[in-house]
Amino acid sequence: MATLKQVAAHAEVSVQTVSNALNAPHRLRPDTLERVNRSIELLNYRPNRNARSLRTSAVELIGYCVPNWPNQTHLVMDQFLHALCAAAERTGRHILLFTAPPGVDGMPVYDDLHARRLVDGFVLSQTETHDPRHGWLKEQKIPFISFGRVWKETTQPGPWVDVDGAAGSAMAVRHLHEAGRRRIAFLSWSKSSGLAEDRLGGWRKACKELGLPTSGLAVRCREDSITEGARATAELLDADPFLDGIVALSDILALGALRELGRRGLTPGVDVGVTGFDDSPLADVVSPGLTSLRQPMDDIAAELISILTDPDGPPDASTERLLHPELVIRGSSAPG
Amino acid sequence: MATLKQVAAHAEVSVQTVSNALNAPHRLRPDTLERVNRSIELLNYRPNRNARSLRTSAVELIGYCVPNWPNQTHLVMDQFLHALCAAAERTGRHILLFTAPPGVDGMPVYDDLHARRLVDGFVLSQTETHDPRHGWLKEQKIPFISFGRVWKETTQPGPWVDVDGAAGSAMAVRHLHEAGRRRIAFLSWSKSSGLAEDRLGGWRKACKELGLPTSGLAVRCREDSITEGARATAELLDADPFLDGIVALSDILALGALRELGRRGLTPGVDVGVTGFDDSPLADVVSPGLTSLRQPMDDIAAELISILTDPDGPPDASTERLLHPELVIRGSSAPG
DNA sequence: GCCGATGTTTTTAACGTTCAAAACATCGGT
DNA sequence: ACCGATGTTTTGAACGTTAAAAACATCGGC
Repeated sequence: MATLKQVAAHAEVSVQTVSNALNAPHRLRPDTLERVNRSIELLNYRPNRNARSLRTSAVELIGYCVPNWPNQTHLVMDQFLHALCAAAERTGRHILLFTAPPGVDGMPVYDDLHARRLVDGFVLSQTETHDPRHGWLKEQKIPFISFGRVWKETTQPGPWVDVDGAAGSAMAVRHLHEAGRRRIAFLSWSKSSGLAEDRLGGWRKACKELGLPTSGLAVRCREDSITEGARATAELLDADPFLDGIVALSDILALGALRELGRRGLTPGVDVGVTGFDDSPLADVVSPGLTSLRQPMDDIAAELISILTDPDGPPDASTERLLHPELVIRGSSAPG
Repeated sequence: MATLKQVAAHAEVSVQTVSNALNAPHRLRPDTLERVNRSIELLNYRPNRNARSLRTSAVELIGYCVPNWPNQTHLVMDQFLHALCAAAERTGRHILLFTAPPGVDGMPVYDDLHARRLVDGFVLSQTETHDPRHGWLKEQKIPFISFGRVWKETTQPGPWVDVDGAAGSAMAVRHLHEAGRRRIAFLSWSKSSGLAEDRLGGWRKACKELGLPTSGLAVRCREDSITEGARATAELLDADPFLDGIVALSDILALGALRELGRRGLTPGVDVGVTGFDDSPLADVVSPGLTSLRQPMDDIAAELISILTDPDGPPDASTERLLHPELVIRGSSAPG
């Protein structure tokens, strides 16, 4: 593989002139530039990333920790990763994957990756309540951006991009209301989940605005499973036979709702409208298709990378971006 | 962050002596080694990966293309990625993610990543029938290892690690047979899928060995969806009311089978035993749990990395490793 | 013709490791 | 005391880029 030196010899200029042709072509006389570019092309020159990184101290790699929590589904992770990679590539960067223990035990891994110049910074996701990574990275002055807020914190310990769960729930409520539903329930998680509280709040607010009842219509599921979604739906239907709408906090819970409706001979989209969250692969493969709130992965990724790679310097801790989900309407809420 | 030079000054030795302390400690007198190690620790020295890579021409990064095919589920990709990262890390390497168009159009991306010394080699997955990547990388003498064979090729164009789908299907058949099932069907895909043909062959072989019928008991699904799985199961049950076992080529199809059984008032694990493949998150969240064939992700990843990073040189094109899946038994085939 | 300003190209050094050769120190045999 | 062999440490250069300073070329005004 040709080096700058070989290209320079071929074009009969100095190494610096070839480097200028690549990085500051305006410095060169047109005829010199043309001659150098021809040599670059003829020799199929490709810049060596290591050499450049050594001199500039920028490796153009962004670290991302691949999650592996037991009993957790990551049904849309491939979409997120693809969007993240594509966004990083558009800025000439790439994503370096790594593993780390959760919580504070993982900090040495982040530290080592940055100290050894394997990455310039990090994209965080799967944020937990009281997630320690953000504060730690901020303290170490290691650049990062978070996909997701750190819930239950008085102040955010770093810049983040997130999807507006509350707005999403509200959107789902309005959609069901427009379809004629008047008693709309919400399938939630434990109170300790900030994300759940956020989405529950959106459901409540929208019902209030539309003059719909909320009392006794929100049920907490102990875990994110189809079984729990079905159980919660049974509980709701037993207590309220006139229930005609369900907004679920996740696609998994929504599938549980669909399961229970099926068991009771109720038709989704006709007797009861059902919506989920995440627009995972499940939403498309169930019958009828599940109406679900899609997270705008391409926009999320673009924002994350844009904030992290801002040429004006490391992202400000107060940077926040809330993006809107998109409601993908399928048969579970509106037969067609 | 301290450099070798600073550590050397602190320990009052040459830079090379510090490098030797790290990489060839046997060369040093014990007291010199101790003094140098103390300085390394005191100054919290961390080697700069770029400098080393520039000198050695090895970047210790392995490229992996994050798949993004429309209408394809990657339900276990997070497990695979985690296992791959962990295996790579155990050898001091990391995974660099990238995107590329499918087929031959993606080759320039692979070429560029290797030419620019961003990666040392690649792990390939999601192998298609007549996948062009393998032959191309082999021709370019770029190191790679494939998770999955290239189906329908007379000779394999490169080293691979794969899971024995045929053995998996056979395992599932035997399991159902042991549970008393005697008319066991197989839910497959299109004939053009080599993977499907392989698994179908395993089902057929095991049935033959056990003296079980196979005629009319294999059905092809047009796509990997719950709907198609349900449709195919309906077709099977209509034609054969005595059917008492179903081996599905994937968890998605198996879920379709469970759906259809539910519709007919048949109890999985009691009336009909059902198994799937991949042991995806779905297998655990449906009720009853789905018996499924789990791919040994940790073993797969360990083999992939071991072959790719063999110190004896680039992997031989004839290297092949077939690993056995594990049948995870849940309620869909054996109530408990 | 000279000189200051500007444009263009080259020269020098740096980044931080590793590799290989050289230098130095030590030891045992003569 | 000398010398060859071996152990230990140092020296010099290399990897391939980029950054900054220096050198060279050109031009217009005086």
